[in-house]
Formats: sequence, C-alpha cells, structure tokens
Amino acid sequence: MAEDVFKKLVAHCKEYGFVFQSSEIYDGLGAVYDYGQNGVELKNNIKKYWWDSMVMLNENIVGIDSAIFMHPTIWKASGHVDAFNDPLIDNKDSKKRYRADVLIEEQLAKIEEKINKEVEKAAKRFGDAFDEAQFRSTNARVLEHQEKWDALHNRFAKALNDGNLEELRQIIVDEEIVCPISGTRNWTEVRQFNLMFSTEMGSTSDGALKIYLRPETAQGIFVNYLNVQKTGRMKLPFGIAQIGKAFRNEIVARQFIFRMREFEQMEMQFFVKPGTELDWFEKWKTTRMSWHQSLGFGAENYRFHVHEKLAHYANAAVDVEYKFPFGFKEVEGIHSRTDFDLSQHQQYSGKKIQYFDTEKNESYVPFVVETSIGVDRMFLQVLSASYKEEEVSDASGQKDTRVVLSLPPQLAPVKMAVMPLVKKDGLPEKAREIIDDLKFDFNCMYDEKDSIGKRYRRMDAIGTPFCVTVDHQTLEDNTVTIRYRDTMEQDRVEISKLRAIIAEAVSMKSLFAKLK
RNA sequence: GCGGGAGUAGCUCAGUCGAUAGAGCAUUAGCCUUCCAAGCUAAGGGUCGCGGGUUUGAAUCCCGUCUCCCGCUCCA
Repeated sequence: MAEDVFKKLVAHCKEYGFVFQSSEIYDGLGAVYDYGQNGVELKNNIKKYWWDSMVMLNENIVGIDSAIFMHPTIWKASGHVDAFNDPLIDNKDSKKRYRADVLIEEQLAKIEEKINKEVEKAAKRFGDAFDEAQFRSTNARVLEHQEKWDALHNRFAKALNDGNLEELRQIIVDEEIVCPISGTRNWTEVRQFNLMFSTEMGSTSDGALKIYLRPETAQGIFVNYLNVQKTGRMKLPFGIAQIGKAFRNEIVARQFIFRMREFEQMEMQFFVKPGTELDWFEKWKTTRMSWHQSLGFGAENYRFHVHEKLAHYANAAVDVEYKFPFGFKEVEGIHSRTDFDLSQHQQYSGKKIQYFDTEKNESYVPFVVETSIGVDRMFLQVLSASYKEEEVSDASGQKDTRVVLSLPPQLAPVKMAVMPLVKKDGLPEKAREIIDDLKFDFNCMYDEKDSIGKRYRRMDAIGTPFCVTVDHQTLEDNTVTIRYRDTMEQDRVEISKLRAIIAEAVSMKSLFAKLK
C-alpha cells in the first residue's frame, strides 16, 4: 500500500517535471537522475531554506563553495582511499556478498584461536609453573599452527599489497573457507569495489594526475579551515557551511533519488574547543530536528537513530530519520568528528592547522561537529510528505480524486498562477498585466487552456499555493478571486493586495521563527 | 554482481491461433464561454527496448543483449 503510493509519487515526479531519469532517450543511466523545471525550483528553495538558516541566521557561520576536484592526498588523509577500496566476493549459493579480505582475516583469527586454546589447555595442566612464552616457542602443535598462520598472513599481505584479486580468491579456495550461510565454497571472482570515482587531470596521459571526484563535501571545508578562520577572523566556536555535489560509486544504488551515484549535500562543519564537542553535538541535534519539524510534516514522522557502530573519525553519531512510504530512512547525519580530520590534514600537509585560544593562551586542533543532509533525500522527503490523493465530489455529487502537493508555500516551485476565466473579452490581457507586476517578486505562471477546474487541478498537482482568476468583474473594480490550494476556498480581493498576501505566505520568515 | 518481474504513442494499457499498429487520457488547432477533471470537430504522434534467428509473413515463437522495477550490502 505504502509502496504503491511511492510508485505513484515517482510517476508523478516524471509527469509533472520534477525528476527525470538521466539520459532517458539512451535507455537511461543507472542511479542518476535529472531535475526538471519544477524539481529544480523546489530543490533550490530547499537549499535556500537550509543555507539561510545556517549562514544568514548565525553570525558565527559562514559559507564556502569549494571545488569538486581536490588534491588526491586529501583522500589519503581523510581515510577514503584506504577505507573504501574493498575487494568483494559473492557466494553463489547464499547470494551473500563478503569482503574477501575480511573472510581471510577471519580465517587468520580462527588459527589464532586454536593456538590460544592449546595455550589455555597447557596453562590448566601446568598450573602456576606454566611459562607461556616458552610454551609458545616450543610446543609442536602451537608451532605448527603458528607456521600456518605466518604463511597465510604473508601470502595475504602480499596479495593485498599487490592488489592481486585472483590471488585473494585463490587463498579463499586454498583455505577452504566456506560461506557461513550456505556452508558452500561456490565463490565468484573477487572484484574491486571503489567508492570514489576517479579521473585524470593533465592533458598528457603519462604526466596525468589521478583525481577523485569527492565522495563528501566535508573535506573541502576542512582544507579551507585556515583560510576561512584567518580571513574571516573567526573565533571558536564557528561553522563553515557548504552545498555541493558529491559522488559515490554505490554497488547497489536504487530507491529512486534516495541513493544516487551523483548527489548533493548540505554540510556544516562546526569547529569547537576540545572537550565541548558533545555539548555542541546535543545542541545541533536539537537545532537540526527543529529545522525539519518547522516544515509542518508532523513530529511523529521523525526520529533520531543513534549509531552503534561509529565511523573511524567519530565519537558520537546520530541520524535524523523520516518516515518515508518505504519506512523510516536517514535524511541527515549529525556526527561528532573529533579532531580526526584536521589532525590528519595537519599531518599529511605538514601545515599547522590549529587555533590560538587567547583565553587559555595555547594552540590546539579544534574538534568538529558535523551536520550533513542530503538535498535529494530532503527533496524526496518533502514530496513524500506533501503528495496527497483526496476524495472530492463535484457539483453533481460525482466522486473524484484530487492529486495535490501540499508543499509548504515557501518551498513551492510556482507561487501563483494567474488565469483568465475565459479566453476573450480582454481577460487574458488583464491576467498578463497582473503577472507583469508580480513576476519580479514571485515565480508566476499563466494558464488559459481548458476549463477553470482543470487548470486548478493542474496547479494542485505541482503544489502551487495560490491561483488568481480574472473574471468580468475584475475589469470593473480591479478585484480578482484568489483560490487556496489546500482548502480550495476562494476570496475576492483587490489586485493591489495580492503582493502582500502572497509575500506573507511564501516568506521563509515564518519558518525561521520556529527554529530553536 | 546474483535472483525475480517488466519493456507497445507523452501517460495507463489492449493486441486472439503469427497476417494493415489500437483505445482512453494527454498534446496541437478550431468551436463553445462555463469558478473546481472527463462538451464538440479535426490533426499530429509508433525503428512494438535493441540485435539476430525460424517463417511466404513476427509486437506475437526462439536465442542473445540493454534498461528499468523489486530483494541481498553500505550510506547522505
């Protein structure tokens, strides 16, 4: 049922110009999507709401826009080169995928366990007189196991170093490692999975530098920490915000725009004094949740999900999850990243990346609290929350379904449609006049085709909050009807009042006022 | 990558036993002028995902291939 709604939402996105499959006329490109004429407006509005809530509302947060291409050593320092180059292998019977290196490491651990058991047994037997070191270096069984371990370890280390995938598979075959699910040894080839896309910079192939497309925007902030801190005369605590594209070569990238290979992030890295990071972590948890809930989609549809397993750089992590039609899913991550990133860059670059604290009279590497939200996920979240199919009945009592996007007016792609009731008697000209006056303030749309009811429904489908209709009375007294998307009710107002009415509704001020 | 499902007009789909490519909606033009979809007339729009095979003849049967959707991992 809920999945069904999601399917309809995806179809709606295409039909009304929100999201298109990338390269569709060439059969599409997997897990890549384009935003259409309405999608780009909605997306821009979401970004503006985020950006202003960070940069405009906080005097200690500034923005940057760093390049997607960065020095390759950055990804060494960040851990992405090593942490996300996994050799993968599948078991053909259980259909389960494993990291080949982990399978071999587990095999090594098994041998160690055997040795430890021998040692334990001996310890029991000899009691206090037991000399573990001597036992380990002389016992025949232990030595035998140890020899096996050393041989396997050497072979494994060499294969990893050489990037020899065939050898890795051969080790798994030779060691007779079985899949814990199926218990079989029916393995596929080992394939290298690279999280990061790479390309080459430089025009000649031999002198070219291997460049990665960034898998997160955060590093562009970290490597500019000194620039911004110095030129902006920033004092701790302060934040740097950035909106930008990131790229990940996902193995399985699906669920529409929820997981894409090219996606956009809105990240804010907040630099704090060491020791205060967990307080700030809590503060940003609250702030970010209130940002989400200000949109009015229902507090019950959000929750925090605390990470049990932490990434290599974090000492606390939580996700903001939203109840999508396909379940609670992560929209935003809040991480306490410690001083990991800045320290790594300090080490790899050889530049001192520190903050001089005038109170303490000492320098230190600041700690970082990150808030990182996926624009595309936020986009999908907003649409999921707004997409509604309503039962309405027409004048003759006929039942009918109205599809409406009840978008917050601040985010709606089109703010106002102006339509002449009929396509003659000077009504179209009058409608154009109204648009010409308001088009500098709001995204307006003109529509004169089909019956007025049909035009209202078209506007409902893209979430336009206001429809203004010009009728014959308009020509006499300069009043129009304004029709509200959510209630379908109408008021007759003076044309001169339109600007104020719409401005009030679409200004982000009312959203900002709800933020904690 | 593996398994399952699907691919015919912009959308939703029909297409019988292998014999001229169809409908509704949408689009465009015209008529009608009406405040909540579906009035009238006409027009445009198709390499039937792609390639090959069988056949006098393939959207239909066979093989291959591509793409999308659903599951299996990770994440924003």
